[in-house]
Amino acid sequence: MGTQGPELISSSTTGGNLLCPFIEDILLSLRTTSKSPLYFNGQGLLETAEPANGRLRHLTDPLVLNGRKVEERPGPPAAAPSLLEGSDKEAVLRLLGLDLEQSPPPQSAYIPVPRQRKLSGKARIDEVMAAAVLTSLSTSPLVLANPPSAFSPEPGCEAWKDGPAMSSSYSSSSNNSGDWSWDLPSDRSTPSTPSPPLPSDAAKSFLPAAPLDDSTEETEATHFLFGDPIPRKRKNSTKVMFKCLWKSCGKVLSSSSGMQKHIRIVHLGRKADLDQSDGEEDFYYTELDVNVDSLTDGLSSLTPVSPTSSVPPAFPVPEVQTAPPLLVKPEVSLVSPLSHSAPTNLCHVQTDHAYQATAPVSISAVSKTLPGGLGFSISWQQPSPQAPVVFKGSPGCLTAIRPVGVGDKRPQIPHLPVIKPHVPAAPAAPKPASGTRKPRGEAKKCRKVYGMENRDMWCTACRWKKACQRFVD
DNA sequence: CGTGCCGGGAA
DNA sequence: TTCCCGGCACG
Ligand SMILES: [Zn+2]
Repeated sequence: MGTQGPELISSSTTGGNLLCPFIEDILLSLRTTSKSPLYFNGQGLLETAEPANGRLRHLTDPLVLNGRKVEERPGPPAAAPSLLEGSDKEAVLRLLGLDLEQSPPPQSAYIPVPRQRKLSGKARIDEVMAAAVLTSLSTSPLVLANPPSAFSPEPGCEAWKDGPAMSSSYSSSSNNSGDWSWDLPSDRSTPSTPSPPLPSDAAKSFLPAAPLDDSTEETEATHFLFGDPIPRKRKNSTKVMFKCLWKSCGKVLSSSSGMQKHIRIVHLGRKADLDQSDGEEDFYYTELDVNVDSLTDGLSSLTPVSPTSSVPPAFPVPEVQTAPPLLVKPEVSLVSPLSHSAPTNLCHVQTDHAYQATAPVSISAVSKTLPGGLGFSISWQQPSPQAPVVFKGSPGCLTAIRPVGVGDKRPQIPHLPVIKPHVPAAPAAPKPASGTRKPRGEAKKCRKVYGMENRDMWCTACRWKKACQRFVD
C-alpha cells in the first residue's frame, strides 16, 4: 500500500519526562519515512504536502510569536506579518521565508493550505507531536510547561499518508533564509554562546510554552508560545559559521545554504542553482561559533549569502571549534555548537531556507557531538528514479544546544546513539565488487545504533526484524 | 558470535 | 494489519 507514513512516535523511553527537550528526542520522535515531501519551513516547522493536490500542510499548528499568532503560510508577503510590527515583523517575514524587499519566490513552495484537511485525528496528533517535539527542543525538561501526560508516549501514533512528491520551486537564491532559532531569555553573551541566527535574528528567539494537549482540538492542539521577554534585545555575540571540511578548503561561510552551495559547486562540481541533487549529496562542513563582537565589520571575502539580511559574511575564524564534522546527507544537518551557560536550558534551532525533500525523509543519524549538544542529519531518498527532485532552496540547519550540567539529567535513554560523521575525503567510489548475494549493508542500523536496551527507539522495521527503513543503505 | 532481515506465523 | 521470531547469511 501507499500508506506508510512517517512514524511520529514519542519515544516512550523518555519516561516520565516524556518528550524531552533535547534534540535526540526529536529524532526519536520524528522517525519518519514518509514518502511525501517533508521539509522544514522557515518557521522551523515541518511541512509536508498533501498527496493529491500537492498542497502543503503543516505538521504543526500555527506559531505564536511573542503572544501573537503567526498566520499560517501566508500567500501574500504581508499576510501573516500583519500581526506583527517593527523588527518583529521583519524577522517573522524572514522566518516565513518571505522577504521584505524581495518578493517571495515566484512559485513559492508555500502554497496556502486549506486549514484543516482530511487529517485523521490520529494524524493530527502525530503532527502535533512532531511539532511538540520540535518545540520541546527549547524547553527544559525540568521546566516543561506541559504535563507529561500530554504526550502520552504512545507508540501507536503513526499516520499521514504518503503521496507523490509535489514539486515546487524555490530558487535558492540565498536570500530569504528562513533560519530560525530559539533560546531562552538568558542574554549573557558567553564565548560559547549558542549560535545566533544567521541573517535574520531579530525576533527569532522564543521559547515554547505549552506544546499540545489534545487531539480533539486540533486547531489549538499545538501552540507554540514564543514568549521571549526580550525579543529584540539580544545582541548576538556569536555567530554561527559554517566551515567547509573538504580537503584543504576550510572555507567558512555564514550560512549553511551558502556552504552547501559552495560544496556543491566547488567540490561536487554541480550546477550552481540547479539543485539536481539526487538525494545523495555529501556535504561536509561543520559549524562554528564565532564571536561576532570581536569581529567588527571588517569582513573578508565571502560569498553573498543574504541579499536582504545584513549578515556579516563569514570569515575564517581561529579555532572556535565546535562540533565535529557532520555529514549532511542530503540536505539538512544539525550540528551542535557549543554549550551555553544559560541558567535555563537553551536550545537553538535554526534553519536556512526552507528545506524540502521529496521523498522519504528520515533521520539518518544521530550524533552526539559535544557535551552540550548533538546533531543529526536528515536524509531522504528518491522513491522512484524519476520522482521529481523537489529539493529546492537551501537546506536547513538545526542546532540544538543544551546546557551542560543543568538539565543534564537526561530523561532516559541510557547512552544515546553516537554516530560519528566520517571525515571528508574525495568522493571516492567505493565500489569494490559484488560477489555474494547478501551485500550486507554497511550502515549501522537501529539495533546497533540504539542498542537492544532501547528497542523502542528502533524503527518499526527493525523492531519487526525487517529491513531497516531509517538507516537505509 | 552479533548483526541484518527474509520468510513465515500468530494475534 | 500489526507484531513477533526462527533461522540463516553475512561479516
Ligand atoms: Zn531501523
